[in-house]
Parts: sequence; structure tokens; C-alpha cells
Amino acid sequence: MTDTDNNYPPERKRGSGVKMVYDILRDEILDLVLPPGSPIDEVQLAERFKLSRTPIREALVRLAGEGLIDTLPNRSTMVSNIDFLNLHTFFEALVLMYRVTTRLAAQNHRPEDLPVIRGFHEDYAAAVQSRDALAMIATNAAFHAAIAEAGRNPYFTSLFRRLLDEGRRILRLYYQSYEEQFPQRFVDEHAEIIAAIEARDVEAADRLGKAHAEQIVEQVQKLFTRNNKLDIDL
Amino acid sequence: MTDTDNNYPPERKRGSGVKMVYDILRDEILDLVLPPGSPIDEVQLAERFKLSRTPIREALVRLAGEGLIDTLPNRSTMVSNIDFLNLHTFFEALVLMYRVTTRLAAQNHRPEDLPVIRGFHEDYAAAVQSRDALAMIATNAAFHAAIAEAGRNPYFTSLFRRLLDEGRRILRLYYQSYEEQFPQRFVDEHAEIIAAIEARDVEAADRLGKAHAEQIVEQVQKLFTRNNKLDIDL
DNA sequence: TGTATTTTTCTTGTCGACAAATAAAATACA
DNA sequence: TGTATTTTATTTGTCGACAAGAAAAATACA
Repeated sequence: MTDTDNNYPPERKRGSGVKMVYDILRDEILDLVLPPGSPIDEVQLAERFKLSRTPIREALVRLAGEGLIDTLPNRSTMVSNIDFLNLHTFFEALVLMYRVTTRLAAQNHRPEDLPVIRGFHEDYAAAVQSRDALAMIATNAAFHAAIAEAGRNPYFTSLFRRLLDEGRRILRLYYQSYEEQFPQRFVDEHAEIIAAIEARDVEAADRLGKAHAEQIVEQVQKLFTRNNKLDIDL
Repeated sequence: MTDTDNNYPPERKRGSGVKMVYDILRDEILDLVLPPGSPIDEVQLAERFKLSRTPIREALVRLAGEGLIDTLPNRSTMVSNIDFLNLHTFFEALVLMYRVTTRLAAQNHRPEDLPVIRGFHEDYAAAVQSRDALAMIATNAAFHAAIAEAGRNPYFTSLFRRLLDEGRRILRLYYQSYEEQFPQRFVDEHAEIIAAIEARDVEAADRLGKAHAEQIVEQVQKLFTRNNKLDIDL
């Protein structure tokens, strides 16, 4: 050890701790590796990440601010539950935001936007082809988030990202519970959305965004309906 | 000092530190006591609040998550600027959210909601009457936030609250710069909005919400327009 | 055996310290 | 006098420790 050695492991630089923990935990929550309701223990996380509890806590504050975890003073933190009783509020907001973001993308996109959107579209198509549910869910969200970015309204983009995150968790639950489906139809719809955006056809973009969102809502409602039937049968 | 004495000052209980700091700083940012661009110094805040830096930092993480401050690793934190170049995105989102929240309140309000909304309406009217700009701005935001709560969609409510916060900062700037105006017209419009909500007249609520938002946008645009004229005259 | 109380264990909130990174001030040089 | 470099001061990120609060386990009692 020379005098210039720092106290950080060679792969981690000072100031990067909180973000690393935040990114990893966020992905685990969204992929349901950490399912809704599961407890979060700072001491264990500190051991796992080989950090003290302070940066762990800061990452947890960030996750709480995004509604991904629930915290109360002096009590265990846990991964936030999905509020199945009030899914209609989620659907309501999702449909409107699909419309708004797709519409704004048609209006405001720039030359550098379309290659990014197309890249995520290709990733999505590849995930459908290879029947990789996790990748499909993640690339779908990334595709629509890129569209929102092209719309250039940070307020709508941030709300939409939050909805897409929640949608990832719901879809992950769906794909864990039922025979996995990889509909080519959604790939085709994404292509139509891209064409409308490129053509700056604001009304078509709005209409396609709405129809696409309503498909997703219908898919999620199937999950909810099946659960109810199972409960009644008991 | 007996063995049962705790380490917390008598007026503060363990676990309340972060929230206290967060609440106070948030109010100071929204009232422009801490103006846009001003530096935030953890050490000074720790001295001011008589706490160690750890809870200060946690409060700052919360404020950063709400866009009220900007942080980068290993650098000074500062109060976030108001992006005057992109105010149109703010207006766009504000108008849509005024419509959506007012509409949903007309649809979904419950008996306990209207007294709360009326309470804030009265506070607003009193602030206009007594020509108290700070109170007027704050009670206006509280009034509309209560309407959003009555609409019972947490996704729209959270976006709207963020927009109302930003609107508070912008209006505070306006009222610091120009002869203060206390228009009775806004008090009357609030009363009309309440009546439409009470009557469950969704379309009237939407229309009134939109018109009201457009008035606010116009008021803020006056601020922007005047600055431009002054620059040209130099 | 069930319930109430006490004790022990565990987790969270905060503390003050250390050191890395950055900013400010001082010094050196052309 | 302006600029580059070095030194000093300040701020931030994280550490490990202490103790309050909550949860779990053990004990006591009817």
C-alpha cells in the first residue's frame, strides 16, 4: 500500500455508491426479484454491497420518493405493494399519458430521436422473437420512454416513466403467473406508432397511442379477472 | 441527567429529523427565501438545525427527487433554477392537469371533500382581501391540490402537486418584481369551480379548469414579456 | 393453555470522524 | 500583468459507533 492508495475498492469510485445501490435495487424491484411487500433490511444490504449503511439509506430515500418502497420512521422498510383495488386510476393515467407522449413526439421529435426509438423497437422485436419475457417487458418500457423523451415535456415524461415502471411490475406478475405470450401484434403496433411519429401525424399518433394503451389495459385486466375467478372458486 | 434521559432535545423526537428539515427547506424554496441557483451547504444547515449532516443529506435527497434542488456527486448542491426557456412545457402540462384534476373532482368527489376545498377557498379569499401575496400564492396551490385529491387519482395528483409547487415559485418571483395585484376575479372563478364540482358537472368543471389555468398562464407570460422588453431597451 | 409482562435481540436514526474531491488562495514564472 | 502551478481550505461521501424504538423470545401467572 502506497500513500496514494485510496479507500475505495478499485472498481468503485467515491460518490458512486448511492447510485449503484439505487440502480440495482430499482431493477430488482421492477423485475420482481424483490416482490411487492418484501422487507428491506439495511444491515443485510450493507453487507451485500460492502458499503456502510449511510449510502444504502440514501438510495432507499430515492426509491421511496419514486413510490417503489414504503418507509415509516423507526420501522422496517418494504417494497411497495401494487394497489390492485385501485388499478383503474393507473389505467386512467396510463391511457392519457400514452396519448399525450405519443402525440407530443409526433409534434416535437428531432433527427436524433428516431434512431434511438428504432433501436429500442428492434430490441423489443428481438425479445419477442426469442421469447424472453423480462427483456420484452423492459424494452417495451424503454421504447415508450424514448418516445416520451422525443416529446420534450419533462413533466409528462417523468409521470409516464413512473407509470411505465409500475406497468413493468404488473406485467412481470402477469408473465410469472400465466402461460407466456409473445404477441407479434405489439411489434407491428410499435412500427405503426413510429411511422406516425416520423410523419408528424399528430392525430394518428394520438389514436395509435390510445389504442395501444387500451390493449395493455385489457391484458392486465385479464390478470385481475382471472384472480377474481380463482378466489370465488375457493 | 438521569439514566432515562434521551439524547434528543425535548422538542424533537427520534425519527423526526429528516422530515423537519425537508419541510422547512421545501417551504423556503417555494417561498423563494432560498432563491433559484442559491447554494446549499450541508455544514451550515447542520449547524442551523442542530443536527448532524446525515439527516440533512437525507432531506436533500428527498428534495432532489422532487426537482427542487440539483445535486451532482462531489459537488455543491443548489436550489434548482426555473427553466424560463422551456416555460411552454410547464404551461402545457399545467393546463392539461388543471383540466384533468378539476374534471375528476367533479366525477369522484366525496362528502368529506367539499368542506376541505371550501376551507382553502376561504383562506384564499382572506389572503386576497388582506393583500398578503405569500398567503395568496400558497392557499391557491392548496385549494387546487385539494381539488386534485378529491379526483382520487394519485398519479395525476402527484404530477399536479409538482406543477403547483413550481407555479408557486414562478408566482412568487412575479409578485416580488411587480406591483402586487390581488384580483377578486380569481376568487370568483374558484367559487364557480366549486359549484361545478358540487353539481358533478364534469364538462363545466373541465371548461372552468382550463379557463382558469389559461388565466394563470397569461399572468406568468406577462412576467416573461416584460423582461424581454426591458432587455431590448438597453 | 392462553395471556400478560419482562427481557433480549434486532433494526433504525443519528452522531462525529476520516479522507477524497473540489474550490479558493497563494506562489511562481514569463 | 496574466497565466500556470502549488498549496491550503472547504465541502462532500462514507465510515463505524452509539442508542432509541420495535420486534421477537422468554418468563410468569391465572
